[in-house]
Amino acid sequence: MAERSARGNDTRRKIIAVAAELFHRQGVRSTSPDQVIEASGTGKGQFYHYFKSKEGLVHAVLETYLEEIRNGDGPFGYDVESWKDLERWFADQIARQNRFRMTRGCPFGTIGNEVTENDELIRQDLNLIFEVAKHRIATFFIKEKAGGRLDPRTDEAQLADFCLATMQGAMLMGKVKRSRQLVESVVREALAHVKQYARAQPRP
Amino acid sequence: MAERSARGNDTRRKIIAVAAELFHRQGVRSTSPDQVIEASGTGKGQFYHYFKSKEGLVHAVLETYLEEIRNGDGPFGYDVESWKDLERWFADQIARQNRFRMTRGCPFGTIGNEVTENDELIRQDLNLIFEVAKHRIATFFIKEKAGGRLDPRTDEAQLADFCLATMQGAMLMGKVKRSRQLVESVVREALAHVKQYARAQPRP
Amino acid sequence: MAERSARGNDTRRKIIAVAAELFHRQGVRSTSPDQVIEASGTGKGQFYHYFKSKEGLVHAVLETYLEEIRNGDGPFGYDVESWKDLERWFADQIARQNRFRMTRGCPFGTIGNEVTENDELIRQDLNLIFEVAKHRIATFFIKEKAGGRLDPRTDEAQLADFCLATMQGAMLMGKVKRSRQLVESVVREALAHVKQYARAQPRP
Amino acid sequence: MAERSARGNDTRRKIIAVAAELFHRQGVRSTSPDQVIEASGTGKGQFYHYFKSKEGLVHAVLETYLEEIRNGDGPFGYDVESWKDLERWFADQIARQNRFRMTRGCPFGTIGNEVTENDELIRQDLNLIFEVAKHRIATFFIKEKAGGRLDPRTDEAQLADFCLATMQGAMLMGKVKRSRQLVESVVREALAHVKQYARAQPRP
DNA sequence: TATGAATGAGGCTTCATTCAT
DNA sequence: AATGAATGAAGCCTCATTCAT
Repeated sequence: MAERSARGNDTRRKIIAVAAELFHRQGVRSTSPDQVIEASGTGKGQFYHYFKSKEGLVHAVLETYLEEIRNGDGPFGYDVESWKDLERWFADQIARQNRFRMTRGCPFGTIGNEVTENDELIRQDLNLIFEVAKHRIATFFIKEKAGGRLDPRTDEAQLADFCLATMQGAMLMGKVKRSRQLVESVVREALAHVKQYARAQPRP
Repeated sequence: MAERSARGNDTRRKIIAVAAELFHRQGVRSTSPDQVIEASGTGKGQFYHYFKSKEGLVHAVLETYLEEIRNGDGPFGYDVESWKDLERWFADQIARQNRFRMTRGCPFGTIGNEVTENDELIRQDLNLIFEVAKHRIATFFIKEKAGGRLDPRTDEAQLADFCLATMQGAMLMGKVKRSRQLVESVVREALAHVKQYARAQPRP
Repeated sequence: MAERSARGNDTRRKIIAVAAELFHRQGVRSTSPDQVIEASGTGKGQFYHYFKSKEGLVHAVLETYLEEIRNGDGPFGYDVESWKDLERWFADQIARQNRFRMTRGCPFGTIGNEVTENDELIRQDLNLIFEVAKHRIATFFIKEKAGGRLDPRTDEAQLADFCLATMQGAMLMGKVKRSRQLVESVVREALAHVKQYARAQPRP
Repeated sequence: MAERSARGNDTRRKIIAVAAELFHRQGVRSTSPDQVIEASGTGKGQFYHYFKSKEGLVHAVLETYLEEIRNGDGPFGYDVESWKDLERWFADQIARQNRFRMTRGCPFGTIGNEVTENDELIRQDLNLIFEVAKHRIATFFIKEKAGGRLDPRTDEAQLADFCLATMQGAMLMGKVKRSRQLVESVVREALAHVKQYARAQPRP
């Protein structure tokens, strides 16, 4: 892809950042291009210059999230290399939700929830994000199993999905109930379950 | 209060049923009153005669769901009186999602995920639904504990919330991934975890 | 006209009273049948039973005002038989406007202002009201002239219209400026002018 | 601030002109954005691009009137520098009303009469218009008094308000009665009264 | 008389996008 | 790359009225 000018890239990034925030706060459907334009201090032309449509913007936002997860430089998906890291992964999501006074869910879940049969592109973007996130966590489980510290019968990918799904459900319910407690207790149960597999390893 | 006329009640019920379906399919935000009116074969005036606003309709839809859960007469929340019932509860949700070819999530979760800080009323409706659902499941756990068939240290309400949250997360991810498998495996893990508490009971 | 039943008449009167108040507060255009029905605690059927349309209601309201002026039993148009009475007539209008904290104008002016070329019936109702009001005041001037206490060249009807028009203008501007002072000073000038005709009478 | 593009400004001006005409003819309440859009040959989007709401349009219309009065370039408020000018000021209003076959009142009065407690912004716009108009007339009286041609006890501002209020009342009643005669006779009385102050000046 | 269900046109506003400069 | 004017469909809701019971 051709390099964009520095200034142009800034505008583009600003729009994406603002859009991500609005999508997280109020969902995609409730966020209009006008709102994004207003909040980003840009203009109509800019918006449609950088993103060919609103859907294109959603795509760009998700692409940006994906990069962050891949690079581990955003607030998501740093490396999970120990049980402590896994616990911290859960704890960080809760902390973030709590910072918004439990009024929001997971940014991906919020967008995913709005997906319908006409949003195949967006759905696949999210699919990819969840795949990469799963991979990050599964990789840890694979290492643990290889090191004999995890029940050899464990399906690592499935266990990673269990972590993600539980987190999604916990955050969704935490938002609806405005309850940090609920999220914490659900996550505690989930972690306890995952650790069963560690505990369950056969003694030598 | 006097009964509404038969005709009126029918119209109202029709609108609610149609709206519930549309909300489930495409979310609240993407569903316009006009769409509901069109699909229900009624008129604009009728809509606003029965519901003072779109929010009022959402409220009525959730109220109807709540009644169904309370009475156990809808497709949700029949009694859970045995482990088999609990398994069936999970299985039924998956079956329903599967009937829609994994294109939809949980009706409550779909609405809940769209809630923002301006939807306090709706949030509370959903809160109540989740409370009642939790109570149904927790009641089973309480009986089991009373009968000595569940670890006495179990917090029954928390365990019920864990079931609900896991189900929510599984369905949300199942929809995004269009994957029945994922939902099934997450639910399998969740059930396994819950059953730990049953297995963990002390021998006499 | 056939007598209406007592109960029916009450309902009708209630609707008229409520409508008069709403028309005065916010104008005819901004007042919907629904609002009148709601505020009067009646029903749709009642409304269209007593008044064949919204215009019919406006007509009835004006008819009622007219009766009050004719009978001198309402807050308008009691007899003017002395200069004191005339002053009190002006003062009473100001007092009424002041009771509404200068937020409203004259009830007739407010309705008259909204009249367009399609409201010929209403226009004529108002015309009649102003005619009767003029007649009341002019009658006093006629008596004064007959008694030699008023310049014989005075056109009594014109002077009465001058009183009405000045009052209308004063109240309109008083409302726009939320200023009692303005109304009072305009009325003072108007009265001073009218009294010129009294002062101007030739000495015997 | 940079100039608006010629095209844009034209559209905006067109909308304002059309709206002013409609407001004058049938009032603000009876004029819908759709009507203004239709009559101005623009589009819905344009309307809300230039005016954030219908109220915003009313504000813009009044703002435009105010400029005209201030600059003396519209059909209102040219300079009053002699008694002839004052008479012409009165006569011009009557002529304008007469051109509409006595079916309309004063453009400002028409809007002012529709003001309710929820239209504080508009009320203040009108207030300002009346203040500026008053100032124009009062300035003449002040000069006259300074030149010894007006009773030194005269309150010039009050007398100016008397002119405005009488004009307002006359036009409102003129519209309701479809009577040019009435307006003329009321204005004649008003002028006669004002001239009293001139006549009343002490002889040297 | 009385009630309130039904109707459909229309009112105000936002939406997502394209176009001209 | 940037600005903002233009477009028209659609969204949410109120209006005035009629109809059925």
